[in-house]
Parts: sequence; structure tokens; C-alpha cells
Amino acid sequence: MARLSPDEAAALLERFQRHLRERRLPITRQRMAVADEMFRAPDHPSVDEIKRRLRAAGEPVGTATLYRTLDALVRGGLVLEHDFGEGFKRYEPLSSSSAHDHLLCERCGRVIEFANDRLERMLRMTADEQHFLYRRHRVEVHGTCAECRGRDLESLTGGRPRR
Amino acid sequence: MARLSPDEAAALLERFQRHLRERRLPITRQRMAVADEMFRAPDHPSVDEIKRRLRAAGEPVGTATLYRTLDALVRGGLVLEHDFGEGFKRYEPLSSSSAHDHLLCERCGRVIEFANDRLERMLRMTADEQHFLYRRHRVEVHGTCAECRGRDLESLTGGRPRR
DNA sequence: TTACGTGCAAAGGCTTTGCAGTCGG
DNA sequence: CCGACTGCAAAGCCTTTGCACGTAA
Repeated sequence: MARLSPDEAAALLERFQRHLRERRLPITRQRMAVADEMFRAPDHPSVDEIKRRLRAAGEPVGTATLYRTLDALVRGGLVLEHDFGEGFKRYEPLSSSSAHDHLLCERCGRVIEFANDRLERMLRMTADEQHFLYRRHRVEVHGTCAECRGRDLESLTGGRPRR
Repeated sequence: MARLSPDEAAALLERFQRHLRERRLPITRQRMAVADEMFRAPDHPSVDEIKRRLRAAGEPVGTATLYRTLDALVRGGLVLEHDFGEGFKRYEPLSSSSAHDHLLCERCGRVIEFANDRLERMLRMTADEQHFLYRRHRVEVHGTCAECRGRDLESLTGGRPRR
């Protein structure tokens, strides 16, 4: 669920090119670089992080172009946009695997994915009861990830021994 | 669930005063005005909306003070802060009634509350499975509210008759 | 009296927009 | 060649911060 396979990434890149061709839009070096970087992402990077990675990869892209290209990818249904309430947005390649929601570690910022279709069924039912037309949902669980829990425990027992 | 009863509002206002007194913090006209306005709110107003209401009520409050007071109310556990990904935050008085989540109408911006404890139990279990320590969750269902669905239907059948 | 609050205005962080120069098809 | 793109810089939004003045206790 984390990282797309090289095949999936290649397929998505091709889909993006087709998407652009169909609209008679130029296939530029920058657009390919951004899409490629996104399809390789094993995580949920912010715009800043994507910019950094592109620069590191020797394919620097201007901020405006980056935002515009991400927007195209999102509207094209190839990338998901998340707002976890951190004050900035995160982006995630749309994997072929099933939909999922997120566990967010308040300590280290880690984002962990989980799938649960009962959840969506339940939300659809709830919406129905209110005569509300379901379109999509957002579910986040905030707390502390396994690693940070372990670290906390360590600092209690393994740290400077008492007495 | 929507609007606090006058008694609840009064009780919360008193709690806020106690909160301030305990910390030896001044009980100012502005703080009371903001708290009072929040505890009367039947909805999930933005900072801008709260500011507008205070001005309309003849109790104008500066932006900085408003943000600082809301922050105090949130940290004091008297008001909930929401980020529905609209680019600004919304605030909601913490009612004595049980926790709830939200249906968000993409058409008119309306926010509808719903309660479902199975949901929280399910999320706690999911977190557990990942050895993740549950602290809180956020669940939103985005779609179209009953009113907007009705309006859409009208415009299809009741609008300018075809032919 | 004095510590804290208030409001204005400036600064900040993220994102969008305007525009001159550039490039894909 | 032409329409669309790119990148810089400026502008926009919402929120936070600095500071001189005001006020609750």
C-alpha cells in the first residue's frame, strides 16, 4: 500500500500523458518530472518536500508550476490531495489498491494508512439516514504511533536509571 | 445538539470565568463577549463570522484578541476547533451532549452533525491493531444536503418547462 | 500599582495570480 | 508559429506576533 510498483508508476505516468494529449496540452519536462516524483513517493509529501526532492533529483521546478501541475494531477484523478489540518496540504499517488484512511502520529508526524470498508458502508448509511447524498469521506485517527510509544517507554525505564 | 440551552450557555460562561480566576487572569469585557457569543452559536462559525456577530452585537473585538480568546477557550476545553479543509478554521461550543461528527454540504457549505458511537469503537479497534495509541478522531462526510438535493431536483422539473 | 490584555499594524506561512519570456506540437 | 507553459515576484488569505497604550484586580 505504501509505494507504487514500478509498473504501476509507469502506467500512471502514461495515463497522465494521455490525459494531457487528449486535451491538446503540452507534455513538458516539468510536468513529467513532477508526475514521476509523485508516482515514486512512498509517503504523503507536502509541496515543499516535493520541491526539495525534485531539486535533489536535478529537476528543479518553480513553485507556481509545481502547484499548477499538482492541481492537474488531482483533477485528473491520479493524485490525492489531503489536508490533515497542519496548515499545508499533502499529496499522495492514487494507488490501484483500495481506498484507505489515515492514522496520524501527533509525536513524529508519521502518516500510516489503513483500510476498512465497513467504515465507508457505515458512513454511507449514516448519510442516507439524513437524506444526505454521500460523495466522499475523510477519516483520520490522531494519536501516537507504535514507534513513538516505544520511545516513550524507553525514556521511562531505560533512560537515566533512578536512584 | 445544535444550539446550547440558555442554562448550558450560562454554565459554560461561568466555567470560563472560573478557569480565568484560577489562573489569576483578568476577566475582561472582550473575553466575556467572545465566550458569550460562542456559547450562543447554533452553528460552526469561522473567526470572520464571529467577528461580524460581535460587531453586530455592539461588542466589537480586535482580530488578535479574538484569536487569542478562542485559543484560550479551546485550550480550556470549552470550545472545539475544526479544520474542514476550507482554508480557515471553524469553532463550535462544546455541548454537554455526546461527541459527534459532521456531514458537509459541498453545495451550500452547511454543516450537519451526527452521532455514531459504533464509529469510534471501530476506529479505536483499528488503531489498536496497528499498535497505535488512539487519542481522537476526525470524521467528515462530504456530499449534498437534503435541501440542495431538493433544489437541484426542482431546477430539473420545475424550472423553465422544456419545449 | 502592576501584570496582563487589547488593538493596530506588520510579519508569517502557504497558495494563487499576473506577466514577460519560452517552448512544445 | 501560436497557444500554452514556466518562473519570478507580487498579491491573497488566514493567522500570529510586536509593541505602545489601557485596564482589571
